[in-house]
Amino acid sequence: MSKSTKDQHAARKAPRQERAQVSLDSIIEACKRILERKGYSHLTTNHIAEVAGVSVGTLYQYFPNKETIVYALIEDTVSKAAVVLRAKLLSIISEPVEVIMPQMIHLILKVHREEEFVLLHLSDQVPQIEGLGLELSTSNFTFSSNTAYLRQHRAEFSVDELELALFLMDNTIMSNCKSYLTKGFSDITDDQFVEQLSNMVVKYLTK
Amino acid sequence: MSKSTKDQHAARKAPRQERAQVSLDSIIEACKRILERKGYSHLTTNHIAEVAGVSVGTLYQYFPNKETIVYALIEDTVSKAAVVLRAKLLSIISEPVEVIMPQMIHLILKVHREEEFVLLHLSDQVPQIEGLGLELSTSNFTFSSNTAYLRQHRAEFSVDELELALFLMDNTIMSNCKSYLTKGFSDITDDQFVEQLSNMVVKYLTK
Amino acid sequence: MSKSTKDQHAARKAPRQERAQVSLDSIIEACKRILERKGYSHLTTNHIAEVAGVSVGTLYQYFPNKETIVYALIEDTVSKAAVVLRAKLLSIISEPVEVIMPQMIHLILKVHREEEFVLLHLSDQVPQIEGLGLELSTSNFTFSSNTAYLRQHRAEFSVDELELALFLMDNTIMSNCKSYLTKGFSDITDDQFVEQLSNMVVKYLTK
Amino acid sequence: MSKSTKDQHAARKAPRQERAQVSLDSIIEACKRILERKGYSHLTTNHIAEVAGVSVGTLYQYFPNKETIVYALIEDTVSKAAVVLRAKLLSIISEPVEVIMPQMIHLILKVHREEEFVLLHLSDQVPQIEGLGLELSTSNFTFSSNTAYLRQHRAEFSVDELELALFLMDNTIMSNCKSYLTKGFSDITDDQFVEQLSNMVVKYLTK
DNA sequence: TATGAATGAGTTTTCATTCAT
DNA sequence: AATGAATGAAAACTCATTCAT
Repeated sequence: MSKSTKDQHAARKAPRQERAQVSLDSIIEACKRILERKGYSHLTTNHIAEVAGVSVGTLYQYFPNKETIVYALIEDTVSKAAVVLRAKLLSIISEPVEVIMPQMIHLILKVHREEEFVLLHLSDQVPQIEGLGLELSTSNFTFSSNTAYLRQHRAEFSVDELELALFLMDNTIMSNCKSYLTKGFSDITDDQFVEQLSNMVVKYLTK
Repeated sequence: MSKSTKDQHAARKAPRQERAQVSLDSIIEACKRILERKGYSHLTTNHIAEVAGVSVGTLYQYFPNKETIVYALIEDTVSKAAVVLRAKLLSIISEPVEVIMPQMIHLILKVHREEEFVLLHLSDQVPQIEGLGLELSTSNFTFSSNTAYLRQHRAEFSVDELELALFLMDNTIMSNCKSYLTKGFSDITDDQFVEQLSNMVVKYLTK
Repeated sequence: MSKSTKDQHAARKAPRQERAQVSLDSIIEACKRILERKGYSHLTTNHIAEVAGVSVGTLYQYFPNKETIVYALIEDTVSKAAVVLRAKLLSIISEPVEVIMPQMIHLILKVHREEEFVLLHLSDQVPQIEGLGLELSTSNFTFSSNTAYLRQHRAEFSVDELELALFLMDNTIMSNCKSYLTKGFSDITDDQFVEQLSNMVVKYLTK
Repeated sequence: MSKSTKDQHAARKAPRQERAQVSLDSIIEACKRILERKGYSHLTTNHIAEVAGVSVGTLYQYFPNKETIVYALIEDTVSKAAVVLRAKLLSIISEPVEVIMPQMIHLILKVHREEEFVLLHLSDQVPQIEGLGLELSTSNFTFSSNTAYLRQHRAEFSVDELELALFLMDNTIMSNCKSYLTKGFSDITDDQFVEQLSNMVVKYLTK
């Protein structure tokens, strides 16, 4: 799974034997489990190793330090989510914006709910590792990063500063989705939320 | 031992004497300085005390634990910013939304730039203290929290779900401002940004 | 005791309260005990602290790392020995070289025997700390470093290259004393050894 | 576990095949390279294996533990040096002492310079392996160990205690050569140094 | 024979917090 | 109120060595 992910951040050592891959996966999995149950402040390398069923030494064979493990977890999760979102976008890309938007937002909610912990709550627990930007979560989902999308819909857009407009769109969608899920409204349905958010963005872009 | 000190947040002891206030201020100031220069991971109580020019003992006279100091710093900064924003809002509250909005967004940018570190970067460094949400930063600025605003402009709003609409508005404004400042666009002016963001929100609210 | 020693090597924190001095001394003492009984490879900071009857934290309050403690031990011991040797040299400095030499060598042997462990065996156990010259042991004893000695006896010396001659003298005396003590001859008496060594050096110097 | 592996020193397994000899050599060579560049404290078996281009497993096929590798390095170097010195001594053994001495000292300097790191600096880095004296370096060069030398020159020597005299001679020559090279005088030539040292020893021996 | 993944005891070091003075 | 020495649990990380393949 984690073979083809970017390895800029993490000097994750590539495993050559299969049991190595098993170790590596179980470490990331253990990391996630502990994070969910105890929180970042209780995450220790010894504990991860223990839960993963490997020795600390093994852990350090694959990850130079604790942060790297958390990063790997985030990276893996975000990458998978991004794949799902991109696939969806491609499949409906010829539709008009007002059709695309609600569907994508619905999917964004779904995807975030499935990995609620990593995608919604983890970033609050992990202090940004110094000197290493964590632009993962948001930027990987974005519409704007998907140039195909741009090419197809430019005609519909009324705004001038395309770059800025797309920035606002991405940001607005992602941050509102996250806040909505985090806040946990009880008296508002997903449909209502999606309609309104979609509404706001589409109105902005198209007229 | 350090695990059993929860829910004492904000248990800042009220200083009775003048020199006490001086100590208190210098502690918060020292905390901020260290955070800016070295980052959260280098923030130690001993170091804070040293920079503040007091002894650790004194520090613990005023703050029950390290987190409380950071909280005090955030609280102070956020409160001051909120005061500025509320004052401005009140002063132009009778104007139409499309007049209010750009002015407020400009001010939000200004206020964030003045306390860039605390308002923009600190939250990335401080792992959310367990069990206590840090909803300070955003929620205190919001329009929606300002009921006066609501009362005056309800008529202009076309949307139905007022609660939801206001949530979206707040969130959209704040998160886009923060991202804009953090991202540091070089080819986009404040005016352009403010116009677009304002545009998006006003359009959404008013028709 | 350790107040006035050079503190170039060691960021030994100066103790302000008296109990601090007690802690400091007991740490160095504990270090010596462990070194004598178990050897350098069994010297751990936790063990030192335990034997010293203080906490590790206290130990690290005074010494930035393990090496520094060993250095402090060596420094203290060498300094004391140097004081004894210099005093003796001064007291007999007007005697001719062939009188001075045997007496000094005898004293060098005595002094080394009294602190046999630190002065003879410790340097073999402590890997030279990288980047920090440990010129202590030898250079502090030297005749040549004692300029008073030079001034008084220059006339007696037949050699030309005074600097070189004194280097050879120092080195020859110290290294032979150490080897003699380390090797532990059983069939040779101190007097024999001292006579021969003294002989060699005096002959060389005086023609 | 790592404590119970004593007294296996020099248990270097004899290589039977040619590629085995290659591995063995490359291990020792790698050990030397790391020692020179990083120092003893950075010498790890895993690193040696890596630099040598073999696996740790292979390394442990030839050497029972880390120390043994360092020993092998020293032994090899010292042996080779000793061969050179003995050959020279034999070739000039019928000359009078005052002819032999300067030539031998010159050669000792040369030989040490050629393997400066191992012969001069390594002993400072490697903490004496417990329980096994490292008398290699010095003792193997010595004149006195060369009984042929003794037999031929006994007549010239004026000193009584021959054993002691030879001990002093050896020690004086070796330790002064090492100090001279280590100290790195800038204003003294080899010739001056050799003349003086030779002078001292010859005078002593011959009356 | 060679490989390299796995081990885990053992070290150093940090730092929030306490408390005697 | 202030001081600062002392505490010690707790964490990260290392590395010689083993052993299944």
